[in-house]
Amino acid sequence: MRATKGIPTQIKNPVLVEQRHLQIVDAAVQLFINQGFHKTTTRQIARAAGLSIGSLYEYVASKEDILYLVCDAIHAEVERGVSEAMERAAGGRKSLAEAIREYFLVCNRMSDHILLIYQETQSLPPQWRKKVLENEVRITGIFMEVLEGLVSSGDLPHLSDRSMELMAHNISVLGHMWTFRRWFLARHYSIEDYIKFQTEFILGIAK
Amino acid sequence: MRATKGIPTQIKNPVLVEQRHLQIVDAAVQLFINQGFHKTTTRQIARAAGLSIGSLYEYVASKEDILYLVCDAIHAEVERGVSEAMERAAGGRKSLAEAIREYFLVCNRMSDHILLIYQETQSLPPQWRKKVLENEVRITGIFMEVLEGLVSSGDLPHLSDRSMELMAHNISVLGHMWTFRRWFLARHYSIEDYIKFQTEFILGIAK
DNA sequence: GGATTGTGAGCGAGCGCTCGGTCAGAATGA
DNA sequence: TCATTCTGACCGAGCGCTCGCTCACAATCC
Repeated sequence: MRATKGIPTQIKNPVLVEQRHLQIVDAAVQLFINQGFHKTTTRQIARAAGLSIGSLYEYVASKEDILYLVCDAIHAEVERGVSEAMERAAGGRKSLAEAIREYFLVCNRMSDHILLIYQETQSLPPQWRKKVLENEVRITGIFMEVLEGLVSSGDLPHLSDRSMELMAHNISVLGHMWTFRRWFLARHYSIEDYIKFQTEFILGIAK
Repeated sequence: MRATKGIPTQIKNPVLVEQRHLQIVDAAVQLFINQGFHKTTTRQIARAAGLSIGSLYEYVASKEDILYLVCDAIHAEVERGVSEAMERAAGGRKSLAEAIREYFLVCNRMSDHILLIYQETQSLPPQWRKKVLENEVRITGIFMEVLEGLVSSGDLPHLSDRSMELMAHNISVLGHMWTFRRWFLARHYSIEDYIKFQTEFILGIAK
């Protein structure tokens, strides 16, 4: 019984496992977004991934495993997007606004995926829910680093560690807000409007 | 086929319907919070409500109906809590901080319930999801009114309608954030800490 | 005694998951 | 090189079971 990313598997060839996991995740993400986790059947996932139901269970021990793979892949993509954006926006006076902008654009692009995590994390078995929440903390941590950098370079007035931490969480969540209030916000604001207003709001305390 | 709150019913006596609906909601809320909507069975709900499974379906046409009753009851209680708090905090210079404080305390008290709405609204049939989202807008509207009052009385600098609207949403969501990031935040902040920091944050732009 | 409300055994669609089996191709042997 | 053996990815019918919902009947009320 092998295991990649902690998922137990019957298959011996690890590169095959990785490839199949990719197929499974790609198929499952779309189904979960459209129908939700509970209303999606393992047979649907298998079919969409181009596998038989039997083969599916060679690569995965339970339906929850698939949800974990999906959540993990989403977080990995968000983190990649955010990290890249932070590098691009690094340094300088206006860089917090720039960082917020890039992050919010990631949220806009991955709206459905982020929403999925909000809705289905609870369906994960405890040990994997824990891992998913750790991912969330790590992504928030990126904003912490940006804020620390700006404070220590004098581009931002001094803030206590705790209010900086909370500010990092606020930025995270205000990005998510665009995803889970999209049904309202998108009727009144473009993403550019939203970025503009929220940047003013966030920079209020830091001006 | 009668209907209370849009829920079709077999029972003719409307006060009985109301009473039974109350029993059902009280039972279901706890079960949904502890196990989630999908993992809770109608039989569990019936038993916890002190009804037979047959009777349950005299008062409700589907399991989704129960979820709707639950969501609606939660929103009603939140709205009641918020409205009362707003009255208590009405008028005066410091009243926005006071309003935020009271609202965040409501969120703290109803943490599990608010989280439930975030997680399970998607499981509602479209026409009821719509109603639940309208409730959310209405509650946010209360903050709009508070902000408008403060601006027009000169207690707050002038803000455009749109940034005032977004600010109302931000206050709503930052309250919710305490519920859905509680697993992290509560390890680092008391609710009073949280209120203090977030009030500073929100008032930043308005100072 | 008719109308209303309550009951719970029963139904059957549908679910996650298993497991005996197939077969292409790699490994082995002479 | 060809025959034999072994490997392991792949398959899908079907098992065991759950769960939302129904309905024929009983109890209760006025």
